[in-house]
Amino acid sequence: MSGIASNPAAPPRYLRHVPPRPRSEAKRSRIVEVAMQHFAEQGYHAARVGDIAATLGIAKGSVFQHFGSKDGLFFEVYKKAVRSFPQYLDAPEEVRAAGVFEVLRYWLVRTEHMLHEDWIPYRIALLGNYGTDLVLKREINRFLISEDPYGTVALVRFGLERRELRKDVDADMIVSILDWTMERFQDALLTAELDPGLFRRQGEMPEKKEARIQQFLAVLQRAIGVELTSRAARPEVRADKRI
Amino acid sequence: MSGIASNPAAPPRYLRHVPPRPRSEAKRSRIVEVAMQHFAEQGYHAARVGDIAATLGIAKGSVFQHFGSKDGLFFEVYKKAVRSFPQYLDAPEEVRAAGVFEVLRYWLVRTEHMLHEDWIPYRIALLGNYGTDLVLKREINRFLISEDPYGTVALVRFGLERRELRKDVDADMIVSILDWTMERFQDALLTAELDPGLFRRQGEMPEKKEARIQQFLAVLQRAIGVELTSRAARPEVRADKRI
DNA sequence: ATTCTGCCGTGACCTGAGGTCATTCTTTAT
DNA sequence: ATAAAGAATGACCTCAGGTCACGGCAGAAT
Repeated sequence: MSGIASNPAAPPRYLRHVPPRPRSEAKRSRIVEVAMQHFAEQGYHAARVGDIAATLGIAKGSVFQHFGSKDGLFFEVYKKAVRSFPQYLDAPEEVRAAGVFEVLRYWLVRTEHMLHEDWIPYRIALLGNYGTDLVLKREINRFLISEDPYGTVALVRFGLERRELRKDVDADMIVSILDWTMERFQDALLTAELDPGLFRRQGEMPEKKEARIQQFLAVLQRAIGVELTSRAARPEVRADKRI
Repeated sequence: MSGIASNPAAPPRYLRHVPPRPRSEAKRSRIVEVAMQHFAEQGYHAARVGDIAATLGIAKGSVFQHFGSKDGLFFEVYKKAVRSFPQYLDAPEEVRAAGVFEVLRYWLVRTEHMLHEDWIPYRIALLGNYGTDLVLKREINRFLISEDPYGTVALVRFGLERRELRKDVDADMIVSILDWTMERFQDALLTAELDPGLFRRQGEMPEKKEARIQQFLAVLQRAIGVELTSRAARPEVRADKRI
């Protein structure tokens, strides 16, 4: 097992730069903004730090002064992109009132529209999840766990309080399953790169998409939701359908 | 949507090299073997084509003659690694007889042991799934769809025939859900890079792991399995199904 | 046996990317 | 105003992937 971890010597640059001195925050965020554009358009590897600097009209060295390395720059870009996404519970009040699975549906349906409005952060998230490096991926995973940017933990707590989610499954497990499947399902919805054949085979038919979403949610609900017996639903569950 | 795909010009090298002339197949596979070792130990980016060639005692140029690019070499390595894995239905007869979910459990438990015996292909699969490039990832996804190396499709067919899996969910959807969750669950089991906190928080306690597997399978079964009434598994379906 | 022929390996070479750093410019504090 | 600290510069370096003209060598043809 010893050889499995990547080279333990030389910690990543973006970790050594923990307190990079309080440099001009404005410039930092300008760089991040332009870099996001470049990464999104070109992909991680094809994007050039030199180009980013040129676009900004600054020296390439400056970028490295600020972020230490290309990895470090991307990590900042990634964090910014992911933080710009809405959290699950940011859904409208009436959607929240309809319950956890309606919240999920709301975002699944919306995701595609939001993609068209502003696809850049989505592309960045995709790159972070699949297209960089395992070392960076570890950092990204840490970030996702510590910040819970999509608010999955909050959503699960919400669902547990409403008695919509099963209490006999560890909350950690529910969170993980939600994160895994929602991520993959959305990736499949959004990009051809990762579609396991769910949406590509059918010719972009929107109503089939709706059907897929419906089916997916039904599966999820059986998996982690409380039993809904087809005959006369339990009164105590039904009671809190509000709030 | 137009800008989202990566640069359409210049198709990847490993695609242009489709028929690279029938060069010595023996040498090709020797290269792939050594390259697999290097990629697994160093990671995709840190692995050097020059080192691989040096280890083999051949010129770096030869490697490029054979595979066109580092990407192309890795793709071959990835395919070999993934093909070396057992398929779901390769489980022992008595396990298959016990049904789909017992087959899944069997492999979940075994995976960890197999990892210790020979971790290299697992590491390669991990790199292919998360640690290279989106362009390559697309190719990898195509490969996974066309070859179904883990035999998920066969397993689902098996489960449908045995009436263990729901017929009211598209088979495609079941396959995808199985692939997604099994992959992520195994990744979390095997590596710290991708563990969403499911296994890391607890101090490597094997019986907790067992419990997690148990819970995970229960969730899966509710999600895609036929409703199980409180009585035990149906005896009428016996295991003479060979595929 | 000798020549011919075409595949294959070679390694010197190129390109261009990430990354460094001494120096210079700019801002801020006193 | 002056000094000290921070920020920007751009020439420079390293080194990795990738190219290619050439030479050798195996097998076929004579």
